[in-house]
Amino acid sequence: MGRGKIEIKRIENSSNRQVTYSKRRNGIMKKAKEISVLCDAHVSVIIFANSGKMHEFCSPSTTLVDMLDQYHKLSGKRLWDAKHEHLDNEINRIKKENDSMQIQLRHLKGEDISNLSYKELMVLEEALENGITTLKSKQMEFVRMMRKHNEMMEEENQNLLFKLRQMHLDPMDDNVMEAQGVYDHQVADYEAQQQMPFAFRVQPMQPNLQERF
Amino acid sequence: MGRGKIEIKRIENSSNRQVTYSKRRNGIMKKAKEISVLCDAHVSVIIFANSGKMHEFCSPSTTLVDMLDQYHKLSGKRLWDAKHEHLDNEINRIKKENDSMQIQLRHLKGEDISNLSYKELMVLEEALENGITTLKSKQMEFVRMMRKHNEMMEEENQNLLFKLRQMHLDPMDDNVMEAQGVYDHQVADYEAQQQMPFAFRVQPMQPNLQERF
DNA sequence: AACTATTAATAACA
DNA sequence: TTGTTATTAATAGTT
Repeated sequence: MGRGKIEIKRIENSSNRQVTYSKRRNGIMKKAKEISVLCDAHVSVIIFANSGKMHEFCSPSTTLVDMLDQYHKLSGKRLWDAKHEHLDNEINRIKKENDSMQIQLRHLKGEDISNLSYKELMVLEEALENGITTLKSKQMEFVRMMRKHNEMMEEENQNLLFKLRQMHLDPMDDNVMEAQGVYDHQVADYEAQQQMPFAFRVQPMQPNLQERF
Repeated sequence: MGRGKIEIKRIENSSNRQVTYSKRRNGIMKKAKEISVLCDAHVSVIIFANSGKMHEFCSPSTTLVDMLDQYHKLSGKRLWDAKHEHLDNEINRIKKENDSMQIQLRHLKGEDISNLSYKELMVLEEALENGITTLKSKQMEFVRMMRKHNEMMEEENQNLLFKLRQMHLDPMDDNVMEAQGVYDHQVADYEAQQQMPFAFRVQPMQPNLQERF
């Protein structure tokens, strides 16, 4: 396609070669752009002239990195160094792990169990029963803790009430004069606590208990 | 350059697009080959069709890896680092997903629930109850299937027994002489089957049924 | 997959 | 390099 036909072999004349290179390079880049638009293909073209100068085209819908990623997956050729290979393997391994956990989770939630064998269903049942059992006992523990907590509170209340009465009965005792100030606060606290929700009324016997209700 | 001029924009007709793709892809590959020979350039062309299929050309004087190395040096773009970072992020993302699933799984199995709040325990309980419920109904379905299967087997057995008796009663009937051989096998089979576990005794009425027990 | 009328690319030249 | 143009090559629409 020119003034004359040419053989496809190295152009010996250096300046001709350079001219042809630049023209044909433009041609290829144009073609690459066109096919990417016409057929929404992902295209990457990289050309090095023998001078060492580089030119590249990459279709706008993607990046060279993404394309090489795909290339790697599809061709199976090892483009990356060992490190990347390792990371790739790691990803694949974790993804598999992920999938299997996903499936397990689904099964435990009763999803996608239509195709399980009876044996598998039995295993699942055991796991679920196990979970329920442990859960129930944990819940029981909570109930016991609350009950104990309540008991201690009642005891404490009795105590406070007792001290209160004692102070009412013997207000002039010198040793209690200082306690009188304390008394006022205690009464105020006590009455305020009666208005509050359970968990905020007192310091818990067990640290962090209130967070867990 | 065809029967008519076309605009460079996505070809909407899918089969036209595909034909154009393959023709132009060949064109580009040919051009790539030509420029690499004519101008001894190093050329890499990678194309992904919309379908995901890949085609590539790499000039014979080099390799893709070498070209990417050069690319790396000349463009200053950090292909490898970018790739590396990308993989790292990917791994972190998946690992997080993994961990949270791991925790969920443990919880459903009744492990590591000591530090859960009561509210969380309740959510867990609901999930487990749900799973159990679905599971039980699935198991019931199996039981129904087995029962039906048994009924069919009993019917079949009655049938066979009937045929057996008929042959005993009328052993000299010419039409049954051939069946006599069959009879022996049937009796042997029948008796052998009595020794075997249920699932192996007979062909299932339902395809693949035996796999699911 | 071929065919072919057209358009597009480009070799030689300036 | 860039532009022009005679020619060849690619390809769009058709069979």
